[in-house]
Amino acid sequence: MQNRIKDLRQKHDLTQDELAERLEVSRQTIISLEKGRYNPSLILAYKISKMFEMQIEDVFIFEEGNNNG
Amino acid sequence: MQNRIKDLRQKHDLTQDELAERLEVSRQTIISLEKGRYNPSLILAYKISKMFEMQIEDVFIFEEGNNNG
DNA sequence: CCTTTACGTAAAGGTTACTTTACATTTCAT
DNA sequence: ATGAAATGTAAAGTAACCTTTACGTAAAGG
Repeated sequence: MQNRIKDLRQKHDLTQDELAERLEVSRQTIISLEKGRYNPSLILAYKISKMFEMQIEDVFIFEEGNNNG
Repeated sequence: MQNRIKDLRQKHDLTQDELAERLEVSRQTIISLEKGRYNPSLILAYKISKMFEMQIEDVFIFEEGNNNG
């Protein structure tokens, strides 16, 4: 499972630390997420997507090629 | 966090057992989910939504009143 | 009554998300 | 070179997801 967190974070001019604070998670969580090290909880995925004003399926990519048909 | 799993499952004429098998999780997981006992992983939330051909935000309701627009 | 099917609870255990702390590297500025 | 800001890794601990097993209830049918 891939995600666009790093890309979106940079486009919004946020550091990992800032994003972590806004999401109320640790910086490690952001790092691990950006590195694709795990499958977040739905609530965290939702908070991230909401922060970037996007749908969950547009931030997290589950399958190659298509996810939002 | 609320969700429409029970409603959707019944509309698709599935038992908890059948849904659990299709999702490759235990029946307990379905029961707990339907009862709102926890916050699933993103991947499970995705699989559930996909099974009902819906967006995650249309199956899981995060805030009262509005979630999609 | 007895069995089967579907739904529900409870509790113990494994796995993994997430935290916390510590330390290393790179980049930017002085 | 020195210092601060940003990113990264590693490791140990806590919290939560999810499984497994066991048991209880209610409805449908023989």
